[in-house]
Amino acid sequence: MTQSDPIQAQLIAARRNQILDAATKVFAQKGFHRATIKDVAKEAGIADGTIYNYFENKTGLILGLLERLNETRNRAANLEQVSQGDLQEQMRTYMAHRFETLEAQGFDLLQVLLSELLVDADLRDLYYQQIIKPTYDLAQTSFKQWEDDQRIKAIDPFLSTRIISGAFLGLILLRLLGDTELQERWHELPAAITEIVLHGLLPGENNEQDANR
Amino acid sequence: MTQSDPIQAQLIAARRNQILDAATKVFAQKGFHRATIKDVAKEAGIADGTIYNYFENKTGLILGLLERLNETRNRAANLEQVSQGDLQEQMRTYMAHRFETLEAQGFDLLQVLLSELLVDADLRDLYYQQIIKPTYDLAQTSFKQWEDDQRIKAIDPFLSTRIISGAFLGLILLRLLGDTELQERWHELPAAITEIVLHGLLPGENNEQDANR
Amino acid sequence: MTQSDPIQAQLIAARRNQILDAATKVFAQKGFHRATIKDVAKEAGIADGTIYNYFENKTGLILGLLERLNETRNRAANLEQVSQGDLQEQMRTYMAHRFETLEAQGFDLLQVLLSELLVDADLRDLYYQQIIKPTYDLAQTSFKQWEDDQRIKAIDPFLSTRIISGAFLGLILLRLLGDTELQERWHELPAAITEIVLHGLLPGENNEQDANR
Amino acid sequence: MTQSDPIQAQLIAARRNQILDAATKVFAQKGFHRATIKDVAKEAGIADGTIYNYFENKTGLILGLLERLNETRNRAANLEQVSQGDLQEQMRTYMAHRFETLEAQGFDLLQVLLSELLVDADLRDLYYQQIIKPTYDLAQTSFKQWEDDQRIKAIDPFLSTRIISGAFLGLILLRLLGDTELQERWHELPAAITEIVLHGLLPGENNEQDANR
DNA sequence: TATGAATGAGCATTCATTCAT
DNA sequence: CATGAATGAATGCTCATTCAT
Repeated sequence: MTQSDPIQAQLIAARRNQILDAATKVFAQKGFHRATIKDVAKEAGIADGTIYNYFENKTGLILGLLERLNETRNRAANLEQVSQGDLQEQMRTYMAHRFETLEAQGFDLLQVLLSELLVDADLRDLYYQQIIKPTYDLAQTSFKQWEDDQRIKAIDPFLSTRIISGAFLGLILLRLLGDTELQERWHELPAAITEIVLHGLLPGENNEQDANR
Repeated sequence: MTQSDPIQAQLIAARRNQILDAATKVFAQKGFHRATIKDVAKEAGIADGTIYNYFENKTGLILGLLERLNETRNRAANLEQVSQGDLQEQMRTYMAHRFETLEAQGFDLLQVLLSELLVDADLRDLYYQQIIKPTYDLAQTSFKQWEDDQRIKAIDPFLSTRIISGAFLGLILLRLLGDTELQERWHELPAAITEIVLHGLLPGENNEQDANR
Repeated sequence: MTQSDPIQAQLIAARRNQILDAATKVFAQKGFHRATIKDVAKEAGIADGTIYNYFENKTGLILGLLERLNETRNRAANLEQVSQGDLQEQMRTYMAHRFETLEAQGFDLLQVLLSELLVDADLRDLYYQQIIKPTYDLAQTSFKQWEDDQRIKAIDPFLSTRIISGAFLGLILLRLLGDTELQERWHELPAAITEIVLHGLLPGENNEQDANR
Repeated sequence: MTQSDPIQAQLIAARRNQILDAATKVFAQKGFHRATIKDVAKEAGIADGTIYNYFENKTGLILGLLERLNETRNRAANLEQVSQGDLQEQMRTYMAHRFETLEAQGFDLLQVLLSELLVDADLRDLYYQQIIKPTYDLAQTSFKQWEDDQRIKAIDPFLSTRIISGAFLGLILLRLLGDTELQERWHELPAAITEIVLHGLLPGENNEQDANR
């Protein structure tokens, strides 16, 4: 009936974001289950019922958060440029970038989503298909390429991908679980991970100096 | 009222375990929040009210589960013998053992606990102090020792510990999040992790063949 | 504010009818309580709020439907001509006509209205005064006339009226309650009712053949 | 766990009846939809939640009421004895008895149930199958018997049954709809119905005087 | 101690109604 | 007048917890 689809769409998107922002904040403080719709509405400065004009139900808020995460990630992925320099430099940059992206998302959000993902199988599948799988596939492709170029050893790319992204994910989890010391040295991680992953812990020739050469 | 301490204590412990077993099963199936006390009681074959004779409240069940996990871990740690062989062999054995211990606990339980930990700050602190921190400290001590013995390079033991246990934790999380392929190749992980962590991905002398020798 | 009475009035009446048509359809499908204003508005192709320009509130829609029913009935009553023929013929024709009128109204609508009437005392009184009472009075007058003319026996006209219109109403109710067989033989009812009411079930001289003579 | 099934069953039945009594009262006053569970609980002198220990949900209360109606009816049917005397006497007694049974149930209850039946198709089917249909079948059998015995004319038993029970039902509906005069003369109905149904309205030999003799 | 019926606070969700545009 | 987003009161239902037996 009313004209101006695009303006309408913008208003709707704005309202959705307003609600999701509030949800992020409230869920992070209280956890998804303990937080009430009233809490979220109050935080957003709107009425309870309004939320239901923009989201199917409470779970819809989680879906909305996942969507936003997905969009942000995709946008980030598009911007991601092949970094210059040698492999170690590339990897370090890549890791640093990934960590930054996450930092921008807010660890609170991750905490909430992760907690729900662990509990809700449907959500888990959705997240796995939409976010984890694509990330893997990309990483795995890079690994194969490096392997083909003989820049890295011929180790199983599947397992390597899992192990490295696992380390990544695990460090985040450790931080979420309250490792404050880790938090303080967060910025040192990209270099440290890269160092270990590329050269290993054993003493010998594959040391950093060599690699940088 | 309570005479006969030892027998009483055993009965109480037995009942607590009976309830916790039921809780483990039910929480694993439905998740902590969706599971009701009635569910747990039914599974344990007792009345709802009886649970409250052994646990403060529903959260008490989680605490009880964490406690048991802690005990199991401690017992496992005590049994853990310094494995024979070279460093790689030792590490591989250690990893395999840790994975086995986890496997025995049941991933379902882990899923539930993790989900609650992420949401409940008090629980998180408790878990961090009781389980994560001690594990770190132990691992970090080993690292320092190896470093002193010059069996590994002098990389920051703090970060190394975090990265490796992070990888460990992260891989579990990936599996919990639904990576079925990873699940199928689960037994290959100890060797793969050890290989990467010790020798790195770069081609060179520290290669697997040497290490296996 | 409101100039141009006649045109305005027509527009208003048209819109009211448009809304009531939609309400009839929606209420018939979902029942009054399950149907929402949004449903009615959507069916009418207008906005929710618009309905409130033409009706006080949701109950106002029921009142509006009753009003229309009333008007239709009055119009029908005015058109109702004293049918020719003997008493049985007259009665049969009258009954058939009444059934037809109802049929035209739609049984669904009746179902909805009846359900609300049973629940809402105010509505009930209104309906009783506006529709049921007048119908009675009319019928009762006819009965008295027939009685005076000695065309029927001198039985209490009050009770006779109630019993016969009760039979009428009851048959409708039976149909509304799901008697599909009755529905299939619906057209046979006027004759059957008339036969029983005039001649009775006992075997004897007052049989149909005689009466038709 | 606890012994004494029969006592348990009695307690449960008592509590159910207590709740249904309260529901009858409250629903009759406010109507099913306007009445809240809280209302019913308050009337029954129990907590809201307790209702849900005995009934699935709010609709379950209606089902419970129907069940009780059904049981009462069955019990009444079993007690129903073939009355002595001529056909008119029998019919009059039967009608009077049916009216009494209804009166005992309380018209309020009927009002509530009828209203819901009209709106809820599932409930309607249930009621039709459980109560209306059996009643019909019984009545229709009697009709056929009388017909075979040539005590009544050979009119279609199907339609006759519907018309007479329709009259019955319709009179109740008229009363429910607020016909207070009818209410006052309620006790005269059995005789009046019987008179009309057996002898008809036409003057002639099958007249009341004969029948009453 | 064990029981499980009773409790009632708590919450997601609906939807009639309003009102700024 | 028409719109439809916003409102928020209202309510069915859940379930952790209590306590009389």
